[in-house]
Amino acid sequence: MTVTEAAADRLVRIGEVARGAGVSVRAVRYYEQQGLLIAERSPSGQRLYRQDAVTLVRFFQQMFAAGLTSRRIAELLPCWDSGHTDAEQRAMLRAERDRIQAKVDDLQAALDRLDEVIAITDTHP
Amino acid sequence: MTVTEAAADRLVRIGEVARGAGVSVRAVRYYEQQGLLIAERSPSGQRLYRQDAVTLVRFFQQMFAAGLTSRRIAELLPCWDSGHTDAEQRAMLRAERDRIQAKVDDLQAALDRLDEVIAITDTHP
DNA sequence: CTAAAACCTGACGTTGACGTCAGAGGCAAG
DNA sequence: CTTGCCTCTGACGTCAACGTCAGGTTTTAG
Repeated sequence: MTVTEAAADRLVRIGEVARGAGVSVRAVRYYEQQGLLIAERSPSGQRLYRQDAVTLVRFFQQMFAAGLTSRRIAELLPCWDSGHTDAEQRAMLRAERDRIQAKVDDLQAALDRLDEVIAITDTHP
Repeated sequence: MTVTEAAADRLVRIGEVARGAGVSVRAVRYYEQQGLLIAERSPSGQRLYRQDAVTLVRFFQQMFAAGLTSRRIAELLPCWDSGHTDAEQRAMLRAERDRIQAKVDDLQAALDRLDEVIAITDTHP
Protein backbone atom coordinates (compact mmCIF):
# COMPACT_ATOMS: atom_id res chain seq x y z
CA MET A 1 0.00 0.00 0.00
CA THR A 2 1.52 3.28 -1.10
CA VAL A 3 1.61 6.55 0.79
CA THR A 4 -0.87 7.99 -1.71
CA GLU A 5 -3.29 5.17 -1.12
CA ALA A 6 -2.90 5.57 2.60
CA ALA A 7 -3.74 9.25 2.26
CA ALA A 8 -6.73 8.43 0.07
CA ASP A 9 -7.98 6.08 2.76
CA ARG A 10 -7.68 8.64 5.50
CA LEU A 11 -10.95 8.69 7.34
CA VAL A 12 -12.56 11.96 8.35
CA ARG A 13 -15.34 12.80 10.74
CA ILE A 14 -18.67 14.28 9.80
CA GLY A 15 -17.73 17.88 10.51
CA GLU A 16 -14.92 17.84 8.03
CA VAL A 17 -17.14 16.34 5.36
CA ALA A 18 -19.80 18.95 5.98
CA ARG A 19 -17.39 21.86 5.89
CA GLY A 20 -15.64 20.46 2.83
CA ALA A 21 -18.88 20.18 0.91
CA GLY A 22 -20.42 23.37 2.24
CA VAL A 23 -23.42 21.75 3.90
CA SER A 24 -24.55 21.25 7.47
CA VAL A 25 -23.71 18.29 9.64
CA ARG A 26 -27.42 17.62 9.86
CA ALA A 27 -27.57 17.33 6.08
CA VAL A 28 -24.84 14.70 6.00
CA ARG A 29 -26.64 12.64 8.64
CA TYR A 30 -29.81 13.01 6.60
CA TYR A 31 -28.10 11.62 3.51
CA GLU A 32 -27.09 8.56 5.47
CA GLN A 33 -30.62 8.14 6.74
CA GLN A 34 -31.83 8.24 3.14
CA GLY A 35 -29.36 5.56 2.10
CA LEU A 36 -27.18 7.86 0.03
CA LEU A 37 -24.03 7.77 2.13
CA ILE A 38 -22.55 4.91 4.12
CA ALA A 39 -20.15 5.58 6.95
CA GLU A 40 -17.95 3.38 9.04
CA ARG A 41 -18.10 3.86 12.75
CA SER A 42 -15.34 4.46 15.26
CA PRO A 43 -15.33 2.28 18.40
CA SER A 44 -17.19 5.08 20.18
CA GLY A 45 -19.83 5.27 17.46
CA GLN A 46 -18.69 8.32 15.54
CA ARG A 47 -19.14 8.31 11.79
CA LEU A 48 -15.99 8.00 9.70
CA TYR A 49 -16.01 8.87 6.02
CA ARG A 50 -13.55 8.41 3.20
CA GLN A 51 -12.42 11.70 1.75
CA ASP A 52 -14.30 11.21 -1.50
CA ALA A 53 -17.48 11.55 0.54
CA VAL A 54 -17.04 15.30 0.05
CA THR A 55 -17.27 14.86 -3.72
CA LEU A 56 -20.28 12.64 -3.30
CA VAL A 57 -22.08 15.16 -1.10
CA ARG A 58 -21.41 17.89 -3.65
CA PHE A 59 -22.91 15.64 -6.27
CA PHE A 60 -26.01 15.12 -4.13
CA GLN A 61 -26.37 18.87 -3.82
CA GLN A 62 -26.21 19.24 -7.56
CA MET A 63 -28.90 16.61 -8.06
CA PHE A 64 -31.09 18.16 -5.35
CA ALA A 65 -30.74 21.50 -7.09
CA ALA A 66 -31.91 19.80 -10.26
CA GLY A 67 -35.05 18.63 -8.50
CA LEU A 68 -34.23 14.97 -7.91
CA THR A 69 -35.44 13.52 -4.63
CA SER A 70 -33.16 11.58 -2.32
CA ARG A 71 -35.11 8.46 -3.17
CA ARG A 72 -34.44 8.92 -6.88
CA ILE A 73 -30.78 9.62 -6.29
CA ALA A 74 -30.54 6.44 -4.23
CA GLU A 75 -32.15 4.48 -7.05
CA LEU A 76 -29.69 5.89 -9.55
CA LEU A 77 -26.53 5.68 -7.46
CA PRO A 78 -25.61 2.24 -8.84
CA CYS A 79 -25.36 3.86 -12.28
CA TRP A 80 -22.46 5.93 -11.03
CA ASP A 81 -20.92 3.28 -8.84
CA SER A 82 -20.97 0.38 -11.26
CA GLY A 83 -21.50 2.10 -14.60
CA HIS A 84 -24.11 -0.53 -15.29
CA THR A 85 -27.85 0.08 -15.61
CA ASP A 86 -30.98 -1.92 -16.21
CA ALA A 87 -33.88 -0.84 -18.39
CA GLU A 88 -35.75 0.77 -15.51
CA GLN A 89 -32.77 2.87 -14.51
CA ARG A 90 -32.18 4.03 -18.08
CA ALA A 91 -35.82 5.06 -18.27
CA MET A 92 -35.49 7.01 -15.04
CA LEU A 93 -32.34 8.71 -16.28
CA ARG A 94 -34.07 9.85 -19.43
CA ALA A 95 -37.17 10.94 -17.56
CA GLU A 96 -35.12 13.08 -15.21
CA ARG A 97 -33.11 14.48 -18.08
CA ASP A 98 -36.29 15.45 -19.92
CA ARG A 99 -37.83 16.93 -16.78
CA ILE A 100 -34.75 19.06 -16.14
CA GLN A 101 -34.65 20.18 -19.75
CA ALA A 102 -38.29 21.22 -19.53
CA LYS A 103 -37.52 23.12 -16.35
CA VAL A 104 -34.63 24.90 -18.04
CA ASP A 105 -36.99 25.98 -20.80
CA ASP A 106 -39.52 27.23 -18.25
CA LEU A 107 -36.86 29.17 -16.40
CA GLN A 108 -35.59 30.66 -19.61
CA ALA A 109 -39.09 31.83 -20.49
CA ALA A 110 -39.51 33.40 -17.05
CA LEU A 111 -36.10 34.99 -17.43
CA ASP A 112 -37.15 36.53 -20.73
CA ARG A 113 -40.26 38.01 -19.14
CA LEU A 114 -38.26 39.50 -16.29
CA ASP A 115 -35.67 40.93 -18.65
CA GLU A 116 -38.48 42.44 -20.66
CA VAL A 117 -39.84 44.23 -17.61
CA ILE A 118 -36.37 45.28 -16.51
CA ALA A 119 -35.69 46.79 -19.90
CA ILE A 120 -38.96 48.70 -19.83
CA THR A 121 -38.60 50.00 -16.30
CA ASP A 122 -34.98 51.01 -16.90
CA THR A 123 -35.83 53.18 -19.88
CA HIS A 124 -39.01 54.38 -18.17
CA PRO A 125 -37.95 56.13 -14.94
CA MET B 1 -70.08 50.58 -24.71
CA THR B 2 -69.26 48.35 -27.64
CA VAL B 3 -69.94 44.67 -27.94
CA THR B 4 -66.24 44.00 -27.71
CA GLU B 5 -65.93 45.93 -24.49
CA ALA B 6 -68.93 44.17 -23.10
CA ALA B 7 -67.32 40.84 -23.89
CA ALA B 8 -64.05 41.96 -22.32
CA ASP B 9 -65.90 42.83 -19.15
CA ARG B 10 -67.71 39.51 -18.97
CA LEU B 11 -67.21 38.20 -15.46
CA VAL B 12 -66.49 34.55 -14.87
CA ARG B 13 -66.62 32.39 -11.79
CA ILE B 14 -63.69 30.72 -10.15
CA GLY B 15 -64.12 27.35 -11.83
CA GLU B 16 -63.80 28.83 -15.28
CA VAL B 17 -60.67 30.71 -14.29
CA ALA B 18 -59.14 27.57 -12.83
CA ARG B 19 -59.95 25.43 -15.86
CA GLY B 20 -58.78 28.13 -18.21
CA ALA B 21 -55.43 28.43 -16.51
CA GLY B 22 -55.03 24.75 -15.79
CA VAL B 23 -54.89 25.04 -12.02
CA SER B 24 -57.15 24.00 -9.17
CA VAL B 25 -59.92 26.11 -7.70
CA ARG B 26 -58.06 25.91 -4.41
CA ALA B 27 -55.02 27.48 -6.04
CA VAL B 28 -57.02 30.47 -7.29
CA ARG B 29 -58.46 31.06 -3.81
CA TYR B 30 -54.95 30.82 -2.44
CA TYR B 31 -53.74 33.51 -4.83
CA GLU B 32 -56.45 35.82 -3.58
CA GLN B 33 -55.48 35.07 0.01
CA GLN B 34 -51.90 36.01 -0.86
CA GLY B 35 -53.01 39.31 -2.36
CA LEU B 36 -52.20 38.36 -5.94
CA LEU B 37 -55.69 38.30 -7.36
CA ILE B 38 -58.65 40.51 -6.51
CA ALA B 39 -62.17 39.36 -7.25
CA GLU B 40 -65.49 41.09 -7.14
CA ARG B 41 -68.27 39.31 -5.38
CA SER B 42 -71.74 38.43 -6.54
CA PRO B 43 -74.64 39.31 -4.20
CA SER B 44 -74.46 35.77 -2.85
CA GLY B 45 -70.73 36.01 -2.19
CA GLN B 46 -69.30 34.12 -5.15
CA ARG B 47 -66.06 35.38 -6.65
CA LEU B 48 -66.31 37.03 -10.05
CA TYR B 49 -63.22 37.52 -12.18
CA ARG B 50 -62.49 39.42 -15.33
CA GLN B 51 -61.40 37.16 -18.15
CA ASP B 52 -57.82 38.38 -18.06
CA ALA B 53 -57.53 36.72 -14.67
CA VAL B 54 -56.73 33.56 -16.62
CA THR B 55 -53.69 35.23 -18.15
CA LEU B 56 -52.68 36.53 -14.76
CA VAL B 57 -52.90 33.09 -13.15
CA ARG B 58 -50.79 31.62 -15.93
CA PHE B 59 -48.25 34.33 -15.24
CA PHE B 60 -48.25 33.42 -11.54
CA GLN B 61 -47.60 29.82 -12.45
CA GLN B 62 -44.66 30.84 -14.57
CA MET B 63 -43.19 32.90 -11.75
CA PHE B 64 -43.76 30.10 -9.24
CA ALA B 65 -41.98 27.72 -11.57
CA ALA B 66 -39.10 30.18 -11.62
CA GLY B 67 -38.89 30.01 -7.85
CA LEU B 68 -40.50 33.30 -6.88
CA THR B 69 -42.67 33.24 -3.77
CA SER B 70 -46.18 34.63 -3.72
CA ARG B 71 -44.93 37.41 -1.46
CA ARG B 72 -42.31 38.42 -3.99
CA ILE B 73 -44.78 38.29 -6.84
CA ALA B 74 -47.14 40.51 -4.87
CA GLU B 75 -44.33 42.99 -4.29
CA LEU B 76 -43.53 43.07 -7.99
CA LEU B 77 -47.06 43.12 -9.35
CA PRO B 78 -47.14 46.94 -9.56
CA CYS B 79 -44.27 46.71 -12.06
CA TRP B 80 -46.59 44.94 -14.45
CA ASP B 81 -49.71 46.88 -13.61
CA SER B 82 -48.29 50.38 -13.77
CA GLY B 83 -45.02 49.89 -15.63
CA HIS B 84 -43.45 52.04 -12.97
CA THR B 85 -40.91 50.88 -10.39
CA ASP B 86 -39.00 52.34 -7.49
CA ALA B 87 -35.37 51.57 -6.68
CA GLU B 88 -36.25 48.71 -4.35
CA GLN B 89 -38.38 47.01 -6.95
CA ARG B 90 -35.71 47.34 -9.61
CA ALA B 91 -33.23 45.78 -7.21
CA MET B 92 -35.61 42.88 -6.57
CA LEU B 93 -36.17 42.37 -10.26
CA ARG B 94 -32.45 42.13 -10.91
CA ALA B 95 -31.91 39.89 -7.91
CA GLU B 96 -34.57 37.48 -9.14
CA ARG B 97 -33.20 37.61 -12.64
CA ASP B 98 -29.73 36.76 -11.40
CA ARG B 99 -31.04 34.01 -9.15
CA ILE B 100 -32.94 32.42 -12.03
CA GLN B 101 -29.94 32.70 -14.30
CA ALA B 102 -27.78 30.97 -11.69
CA LYS B 103 -30.39 28.26 -11.39
CA VAL B 104 -30.41 27.77 -15.14
CA ASP B 105 -26.66 27.32 -15.04
CA ASP B 106 -26.95 24.80 -12.21
CA LEU B 107 -29.60 22.85 -14.06
CA GLN B 108 -27.53 22.87 -17.21
CA ALA B 109 -24.57 21.46 -15.29
CA ALA B 110 -26.75 18.73 -13.79
CA LEU B 111 -28.13 18.04 -17.25
CA ASP B 112 -24.64 17.60 -18.61
CA ARG B 113 -23.80 15.11 -15.88
CA LEU B 114 -26.92 13.11 -16.57
CA ASP B 115 -26.30 13.12 -20.31
CA GLU B 116 -22.79 11.92 -19.63
CA VAL B 117 -24.07 8.94 -17.67
CA ILE B 118 -26.76 8.25 -20.24
CA ALA B 119 -24.19 8.23 -23.02
CA ILE B 120 -21.98 5.83 -21.10
CA THR B 121 -24.72 3.44 -20.09
CA ASP B 122 -26.16 3.42 -23.61
CA THR B 123 -22.91 2.36 -25.21
CA HIS B 124 -22.18 0.06 -22.29
CA PRO B 125 -25.00 -2.49 -22.14
C1' DC C 1 -89.26 21.03 -7.90
C1' DT C 2 -85.36 18.45 -7.41
C1' DA C 3 -80.97 16.68 -7.95
C1' DA C 4 -76.47 17.53 -9.44
C1' DA C 5 -72.82 20.55 -9.90
C1' DA C 6 -70.46 24.49 -8.39
C1' DC C 7 -69.39 27.59 -4.82
C1' DC C 8 -68.48 29.24 0.10
C1' DT C 9 -65.56 29.42 4.78
C1' DG C 10 -62.56 27.32 7.90
C1' DA C 11 -59.21 24.36 9.18
C1' DC C 12 -56.13 20.54 9.22
C1' DG C 13 -52.88 17.50 6.20
C1' DT C 14 -48.95 16.86 2.78
C1' DT C 15 -44.20 16.91 1.00
C1' DG C 16 -38.84 17.23 1.18
C1' DA C 17 -34.75 18.62 2.94
C1' DC C 18 -33.31 19.85 6.30
C1' DG C 19 -33.18 23.33 11.23
C1' DT C 20 -33.18 23.11 15.97
C1' DC C 21 -33.32 21.66 20.59
C1' DA C 22 -32.48 18.35 24.52
C1' DG C 23 -29.65 15.41 26.90
C1' DA C 24 -25.63 12.51 26.83
C1' DG C 25 -21.18 11.12 25.66
C1' DG C 26 -16.20 11.64 23.39
C1' DC C 27 -11.54 13.89 22.71
C1' DA C 28 -7.31 16.82 22.50
C1' DA C 29 -5.21 20.87 25.22
C1' DG C 30 -3.62 23.13 29.24
C1' DC D 1 -9.15 17.45 35.79
C1' DT D 2 -11.81 20.43 33.35
C1' DT D 3 -12.75 23.36 29.72
C1' DG D 4 -14.40 23.57 25.22
C1' DC D 5 -15.43 21.69 20.94
C1' DC D 6 -17.16 17.78 18.38
C1' DT D 7 -20.28 14.04 17.98
C1' DC D 8 -24.28 10.98 19.12
C1' DT D 9 -29.53 9.72 19.09
C1' DG D 10 -34.09 10.95 19.03
C1' DA D 11 -37.80 13.95 18.04
C1' DC D 12 -40.34 18.02 17.01
C1' DG D 13 -40.37 22.44 13.96
C1' DT D 14 -40.17 24.92 9.38
C1' DC D 15 -41.66 26.66 4.89
C1' DA D 16 -44.62 27.13 0.54
C1' DA D 17 -48.13 26.01 -2.33
C1' DC D 18 -51.41 23.96 -2.29
C1' DG D 19 -54.70 19.08 -1.18
C1' DT D 20 -58.47 17.58 1.25
C1' DC D 21 -62.31 17.23 4.19
C1' DA D 22 -66.50 19.03 6.66
C1' DG D 23 -70.64 21.27 6.57
C1' DG D 24 -73.33 24.53 4.43
C1' DT D 25 -75.34 27.77 0.41
C1' DT D 26 -76.09 28.79 -4.60
C1' DT D 27 -76.67 28.04 -9.32
C1' DT D 28 -77.93 25.25 -13.08
C1' DA D 29 -80.10 21.45 -15.75
C1' DG D 30 -84.02 18.76 -16.51
